[in-house]
Amino acid sequence: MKYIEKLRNSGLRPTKQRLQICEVLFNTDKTFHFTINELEQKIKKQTNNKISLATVYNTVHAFEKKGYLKQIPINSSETYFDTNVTDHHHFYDLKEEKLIDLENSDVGPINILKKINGKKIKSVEVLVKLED
Amino acid sequence: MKYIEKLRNSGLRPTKQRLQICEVLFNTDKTFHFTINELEQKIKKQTNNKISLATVYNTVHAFEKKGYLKQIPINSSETYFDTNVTDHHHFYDLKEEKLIDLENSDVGPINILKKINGKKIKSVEVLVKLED
DNA sequence: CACTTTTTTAGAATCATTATAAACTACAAA
DNA sequence: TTTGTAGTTTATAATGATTCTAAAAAAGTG
Repeated sequence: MKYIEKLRNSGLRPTKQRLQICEVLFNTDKTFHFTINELEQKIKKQTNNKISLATVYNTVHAFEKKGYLKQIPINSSETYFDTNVTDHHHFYDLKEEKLIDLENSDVGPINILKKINGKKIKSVEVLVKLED
Repeated sequence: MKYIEKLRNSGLRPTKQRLQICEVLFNTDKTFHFTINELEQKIKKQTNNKISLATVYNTVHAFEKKGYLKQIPINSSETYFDTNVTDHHHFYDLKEEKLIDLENSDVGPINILKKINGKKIKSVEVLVKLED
């Protein structure tokens, strides 16, 4: 299994559940956005195997901490995650309540002129809201 | 009262509660960020008068719909609102969990090159996460 | 195998937010 | 003014995402 090493190297034991979640999240060329509940459904469908909701939460948070997933900053009742962890941005279609990737190359360079004393910039994320 | 007209013009009846909330939100030169619970505290302190939590929620949502308040897109357990409704952006200090305004003029012009069929851009919001 | 540590799990607890439905209020028309 | 009604406020209940708990299971180590 190709994810065993990845997990071990992060100090996470390669359990059956984590490996299955890795398959669902990372064994695809396309990256995608998801909520915890969408992920749970996807796991059920793809693996014919129910993983406890608490484990899905635990695993997603563990993966986020290790940098394998990112939270998308957006106001929604559920938290959205992204398997695309490269620097990039998002459109949010307000009507469809859907996220669309917006590559860095599709946004002109962003230059933050203001500096905050003693703080470093960790990330710059752009959210473009869309209406009809 | 200076807020009576403002409310009437928006089709909102100028009730005692709404006028008091207007005072707390808008009767100051400085704009600010708040959560519903912070606002409830502020109301209690400034007016010696308890307004029902449900009313605070209702009013904030009504004001947001009318464009007098904006939600700040950020992942947090509570929703943050902003009395600054001009186009601008935010720093988010991850350690202090604090928002700082970032004026449009402190960010170079942002040019969104990708277009989405049949959709218009409603807003472009930048969130700059800060670490030590 | 024996032992320790980590992980999983179902279910309970928490907490922000929304819904409910009864009492109240603004406002306009008579 | 009085009356009618649509809009508001309120306490409280309901909802729903997320986190906590503590016991059982699995992984890693010697």
